[in-house]
Amino acid sequence: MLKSRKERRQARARYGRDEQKAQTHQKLLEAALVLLEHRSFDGLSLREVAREAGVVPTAFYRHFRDMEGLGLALVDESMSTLREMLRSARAAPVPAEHVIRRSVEVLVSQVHAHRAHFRFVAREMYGGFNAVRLAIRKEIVSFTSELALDLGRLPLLNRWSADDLQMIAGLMVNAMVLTAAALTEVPADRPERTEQITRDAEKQLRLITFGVPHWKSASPPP
Amino acid sequence: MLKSRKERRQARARYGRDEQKAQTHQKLLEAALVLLEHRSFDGLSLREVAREAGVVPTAFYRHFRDMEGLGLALVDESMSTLREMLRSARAAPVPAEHVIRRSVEVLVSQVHAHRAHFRFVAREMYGGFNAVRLAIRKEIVSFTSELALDLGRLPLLNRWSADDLQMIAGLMVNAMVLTAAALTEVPADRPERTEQITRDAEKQLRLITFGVPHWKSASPPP
DNA sequence: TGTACATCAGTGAACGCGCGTTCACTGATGTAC
DNA sequence: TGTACATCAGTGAACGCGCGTTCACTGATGTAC
Repeated sequence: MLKSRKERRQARARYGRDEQKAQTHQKLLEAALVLLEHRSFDGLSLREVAREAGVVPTAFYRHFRDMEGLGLALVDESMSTLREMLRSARAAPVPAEHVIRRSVEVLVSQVHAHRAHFRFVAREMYGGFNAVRLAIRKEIVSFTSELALDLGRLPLLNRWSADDLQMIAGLMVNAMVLTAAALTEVPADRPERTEQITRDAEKQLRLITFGVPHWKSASPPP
Repeated sequence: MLKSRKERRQARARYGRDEQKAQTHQKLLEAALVLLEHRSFDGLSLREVAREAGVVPTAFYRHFRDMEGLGLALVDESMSTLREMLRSARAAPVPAEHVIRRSVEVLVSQVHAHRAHFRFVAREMYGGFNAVRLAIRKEIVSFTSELALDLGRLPLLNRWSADDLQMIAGLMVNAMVLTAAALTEVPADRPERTEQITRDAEKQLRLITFGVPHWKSASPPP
C-alpha cells in the first residue's frame, strides 16, 4: 500500500505547514479584534494589524487580498459566534416562564466569552466600511429569519403571519444587539452596570411578550 | 451718543467678519457630514475635511483644535436635531389612537430632512472614536430621560416607577435610533423600503404599547 | 468723515512620518522516486 | 530510507503619497480718534 502511506505522509506534512499558516491567519484576525477595541474598522491600517500580529506587513498578503478581505473574514467569524448562541439556546429548552431570563443569561455569558466579536458587529453594523457593513446586515437579516422561524414554533406565536414574526424577531434582534453593545462597553470594575443592563433587557423582553396576546396586526388599537 | 454709535458700528463690523468665519465653520461641519456618508469618523482626515470644505488644511485650526473638536461640534449639532424632533412631537398633541402613527411620521420626515445627522449618530454611537462615542451616549441618556418624563405624563403610564419609565423610554429610543439608521440606508430609488421600515416601526411601537397595560414590574408572569 | 494702525481668517511652503504595495529573496517544509 | 528538487510563508528594502502640524505671511476687515 505504497500509495496510502504516501498519502498519509503527505497529509501529515501538509498539515504541518498549513497549520502554521492557519495560526498566523488567526493571529491576524485576533490582532484586528484587539485594535478594534479602541477604533473603527476603517480607521485600522494594514501595517498596524500586521505589527500587532507580529509579522511583517507583506506577510499579510499571504492571507488576505486586502483589509476588506480581513473584514469579511471577521464578519464570518463573528456571526458564527452569534449563531452558536441561537443554537445553544434552542438546544436546551426551558419552562416557558424562564425562557426570557434564560435567554438573557445566555446572551450575557456569550458576550462575556466573545466580547470582541459582539463589539465588532455592533460597531460595524452601521459602520463606515461599505463591504463590511453590507455583509453584516445580510447576516443579521438571515439571523433574524432563523429566529422568526424558532418563534413561530412557540405555542404563543404559532398563528402569526410570517411578516409579523419577522417584525417581532427584528425587534428582539435589535434589543439583543443593543444590549450586547451596551454590555461590551461596561468597564471591568463596574459589574453593577452589567446587572442593570441585564435587568433592563429582561424587562424589555417581558414587556414585548406581554403585548403579544393582545396583538392585532392590521390596524391600530380602537 | 457717540458711544452707542461706535458700539453699533463695531457690532455691525464684527458681524461682517464673524459671519464670514461662521460660514467657514459651517462649511467644515457640512464637509465632514458629506464625507461621513461613506466613512466612519475615525477614518476621516483633517486634510480631507478641509479639502471638501474648500479651504487650506491650516485654516482648519482657526475653527477647531483638532478632529476631536470637530467631532464634538457634530455631536452638538446632531443632537439638537433629535431634540427638536422630540419638541415638535410634544408641541402638537394628537388623539391617543394616532400617537404612534404620528410619531413615526415625524421621525421619518426628520430623517429625510437631516439624514446626515441621524447617520452620524447611529454610526458613531458605538463607533471607534472615544470622545465622540462618549459624548453621544451621554446625550442619548439625557434624551431618554426627557422622553421618560414625557411618557410619565400620559394617562396610560402615570403610575409607573421612574425606573420602568426609563426602561420603556430606552426601548423606544433604541427602536427609534435603529429605525432612523435603517432609513438612512435606503437608496433614493427604493422608496418602497422606506414604506416597509415605516410599517415595521409602527408595528413594533404598537406591540410595545399593547404590553403596557399588562405590565408587572417586579416578577416574571406566572 | 478720513487716516493710520491692529486684528486675524485664510494662505502656502516645509517637515518628518506611517501608509499600501512591489519586488526579489530566504530557508524551512513538503514531494517524488 | 535518502536525496534532489519544488513550494511557499514570511522577510526586508524600496517607492511614491497623503498625513498632521509648524511657521512666517498676506490682505481684507475692523478700530481709534
